[in-house]
Amino acid sequence: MAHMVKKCSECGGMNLFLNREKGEVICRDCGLVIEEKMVEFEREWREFDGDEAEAKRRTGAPMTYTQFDQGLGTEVGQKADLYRLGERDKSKFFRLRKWQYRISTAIERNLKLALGELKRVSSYLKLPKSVEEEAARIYTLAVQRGLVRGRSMESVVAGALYAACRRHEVPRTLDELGEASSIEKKEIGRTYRFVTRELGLTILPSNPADYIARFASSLKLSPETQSSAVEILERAQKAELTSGRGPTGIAAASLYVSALMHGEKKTQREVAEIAGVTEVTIRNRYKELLEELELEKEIKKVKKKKK
DNA sequence: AAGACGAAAGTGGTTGA
DNA sequence: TCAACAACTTTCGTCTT
Repeated sequence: MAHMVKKCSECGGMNLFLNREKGEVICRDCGLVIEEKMVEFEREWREFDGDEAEAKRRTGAPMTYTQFDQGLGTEVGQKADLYRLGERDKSKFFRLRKWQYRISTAIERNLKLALGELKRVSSYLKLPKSVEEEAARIYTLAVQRGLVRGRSMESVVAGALYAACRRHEVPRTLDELGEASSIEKKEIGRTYRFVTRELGLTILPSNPADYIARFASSLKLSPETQSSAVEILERAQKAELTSGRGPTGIAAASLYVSALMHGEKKTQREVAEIAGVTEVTIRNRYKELLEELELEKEIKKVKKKKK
């Protein structure tokens, strides 16, 4: 479990109780539900084949984060517990229950709305279901931690989606998210960083190669051009031209060069447009590629052929 | 006339004192 | 918390095709 509450935030008691079946953490001292609807995201076993997976998976019945309530509800305590409490504790008990109720309905209302938005954006971008699920999961966690406060719901949704894309290695650019969600790219970047930091999500730096296929098809480049772009990119990585640089710029430049070499010339402008970088960035990367990888000859060859 | 090129100033984020 | 810094953008003038 990524994060574990050790102290009850209400009474400071240490006597916390994890109810696995319901997926909630309860303070035994005051009855406050600290974290509800927890799900153990990481499986403890790897799956080797279908049968085995079925047997070992602990998330049996279909339970999905894209529905606002995963079929798990929580109430503070039960009536049966009441007779054990004194007058003083009783009022505290009711107060807490009321609180819990307010919080959880607010969260649920928020989730219902947000997941609708999430689905809309996700389908606009044609994202795979797995990414959508991941994003919903991230969003749910963010709401429970109160990370949405002070931010628009849409921007957090967009940030969650962006993070989910990165984690699943199907990166979209911030521009694309921005277009799909009507949130400014800067803002998405901001909430993305904030949310991932607060939730302690580890995100690998995205690999330029992940962008190439998508850019290439948008530009209607041949498969050969595309695969040679990947080759160029690999060589660039060996030459350490890629570290610290924006992955989209590198992907764009590789494609641009590759297109030149295959006589499918695209203008810098076109490539820049698709990749969401400027022509200047492409030029800079392009220049570095030529210098370090000695591609001049190959390009000249193509030029001669044309004549 | 459009595309490629590059210089210069500006932006937003990271890092390290 | 602030300043230095790197990557990238914007803008604009010049050269090439």
